[in-house]
Amino acid sequence: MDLRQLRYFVAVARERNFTRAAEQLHIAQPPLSRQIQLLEEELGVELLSRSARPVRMTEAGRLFYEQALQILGRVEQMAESTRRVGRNQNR
Amino acid sequence: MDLRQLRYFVAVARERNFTRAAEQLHIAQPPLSRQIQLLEEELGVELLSRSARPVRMTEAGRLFYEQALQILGRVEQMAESTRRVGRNQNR
DNA sequence: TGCCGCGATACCCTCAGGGTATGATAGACT
DNA sequence: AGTCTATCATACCCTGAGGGTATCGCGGCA
Repeated sequence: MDLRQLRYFVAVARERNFTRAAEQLHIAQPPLSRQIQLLEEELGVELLSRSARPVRMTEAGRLFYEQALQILGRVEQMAESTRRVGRNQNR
Repeated sequence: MDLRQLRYFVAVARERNFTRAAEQLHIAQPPLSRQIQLLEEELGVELLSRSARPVRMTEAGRLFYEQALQILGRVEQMAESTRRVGRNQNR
């Protein structure tokens, strides 16, 4: 599992559509599908139900989505605050 | 920035020694050095001071270390709880 | 039931990440 | 100060993960 997979999943979950999510992520649809599959395999859990359209999140998917959002936010904050402290100490 | 870089940095920060950290991570020392360099470049901040041995964390490095630990913990929790929910709904 | 939109699959190619060899240097010991 | 050793950086190579294109299979609607 890596941050890229979290970002990919968040995009698909928001759009409920692999094709549009792929466009927003500036990658093609097949590699996006593959990354989501790998993520689900690693977790051993189905996060999205494709047997209905538009694609629907499972219960596990909804939980994962919320946590992924928070983690991605934390990562952003960490990067920003580190850059801030760095600029100060580098003077 | 990705989770691997966070894990790598945490290992070096703990050991204060690239060589030992690399062993624990089961990779060679040069690629570890490179990942830390890339991380520092992306942040535009020096996280470790190599001009002294044992290697010393900068102020930015200490801040980054604390946040990285928390994020890695969150990621673990997310994976676990998702697997738990998944097992229930998969019955 | 025929068509269309969309996700999965098959297959290829590139380069990021890891490996080995070696150089540069901090710091300890005499 | 000179020397030795542990350690980090640099140079260079190679492989597989991740991304691309082409195409298949199918769900859902007219």
